[in-house]
Amino acid sequence: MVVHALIRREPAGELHSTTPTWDASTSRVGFVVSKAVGGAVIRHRVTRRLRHLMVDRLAGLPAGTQVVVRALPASAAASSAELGADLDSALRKLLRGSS
RNA sequence: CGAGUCGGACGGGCGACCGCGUUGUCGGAGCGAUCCGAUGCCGAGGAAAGUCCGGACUCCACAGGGCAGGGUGGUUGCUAACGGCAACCCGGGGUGACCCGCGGGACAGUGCCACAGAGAACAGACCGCCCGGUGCCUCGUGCACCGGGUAAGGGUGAAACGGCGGUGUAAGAGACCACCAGCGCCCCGGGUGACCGGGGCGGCUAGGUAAACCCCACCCGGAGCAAGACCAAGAGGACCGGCUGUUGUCAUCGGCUGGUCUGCGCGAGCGUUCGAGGGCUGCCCGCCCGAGCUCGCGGGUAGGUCGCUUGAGCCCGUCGGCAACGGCGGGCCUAGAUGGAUGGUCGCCGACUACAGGAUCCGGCUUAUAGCCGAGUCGCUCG
RNA sequence: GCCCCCGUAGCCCAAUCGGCAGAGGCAGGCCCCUUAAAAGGGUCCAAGUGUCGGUUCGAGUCCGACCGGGGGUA
Repeated sequence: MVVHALIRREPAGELHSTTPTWDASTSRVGFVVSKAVGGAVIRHRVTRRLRHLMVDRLAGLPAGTQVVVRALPASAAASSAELGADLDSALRKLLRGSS
């Protein structure tokens, strides 16, 4: 999988000229699971697993972080434990690079 | 035991914990919309799929005349409707259970039938066969040429104008005869009907293609829930009609009321009685409206509520019907999301988990599908 | 979700009314031209028409069902 994160470092007003329409202190996560992963049943299963896995990891992120998780075709065959391990390593790498 | 056919109102079950969506109740916060917490009910399919048909629903349209366009195609029924379903008929396949069929019309008309072949659609003499004439010679009733007869045979083709036997003949031919196949008409019997069974007569033979145009019968307005309605952004503006006040009347202006249309800026083109464009959801005539219409570029908004799930609904019983289905009685409430809810862990049974996820809702069709269950059929073997 | 459109050589694309099964261009191989290359000329190769079934004597074309791709729509 590929994980992008926009980690808030400055006050929201200086991030961009666009003022966010959501509460800047809450984190947001989006998932991208394309048709290349599989049919509707497989894509939904991958998204559900990722969603529940991310809920447990939100506490470890800085407030206001925006995350996009893109699932690659191999994630269709992966178990929840494998997806969780991938997520952990990707997030660890991102947090280390930002600090 | 093996092979094959059809059907299934089969498509993992039970339990525990954490988490998610709708919603009821209770408690709390807030003027309120609403939010937070606790707890309870419910929470994807037989195909939810493909989007191939048919409806419900919503908006638009709905003086008249004419012409198109699309669909269906045995019969009788069922149904809200259908291209669906049931039963039956006909044709074809299979030893059989059973399966398959776009299954009306080719004397209403038109078109097409390549190549091959002598000839391909009121058929046709290439080789043959037969008769006559002429010529030649090795005189055989031989050969060549000319004229005619002939559709039995050869060969070509997807298809060559019925099959077989006989009479007949110079050779032949439905020319004639018997039987058979096929066509048309009539009569009798059965069936609601498609059609079936039997008998008689006739002329003696008619090619295929309508998933080619077409003819016949029946059906069909257009778009689609991203339909559409309301609120907000944004607030009005334009037009039409009715009533009414001032006035003698009209015009003008004001008030009330009903309806229709419309988001902004810039540029270009066409047009304003020599009429653009629009409406009568295909086109023409005809009628009506008529001063704007079309295109390109740029930026803006893409929030909320409803539609949204009680429905031609499901289950049980009973009655009618061969059946599809329908009537009556009783019972039940069974997802409603809007970036879009089902995941994780564990125990037992079963066994290694098929195809696969709602998006307005139903009735079908088609396609995908591990495994399981049931009912017929055929063959072999044993008792 | 709903509504449309399209599939022919490696690529782009023709094929009239259904008729010998398929034109052309680019690319590729070989030859000629040139000292050599490019350009040019000649020649060859490459499809069985997305798949399956049906109608027909005969299907790229007509009909049906699937498969794949593209577009539009608040």
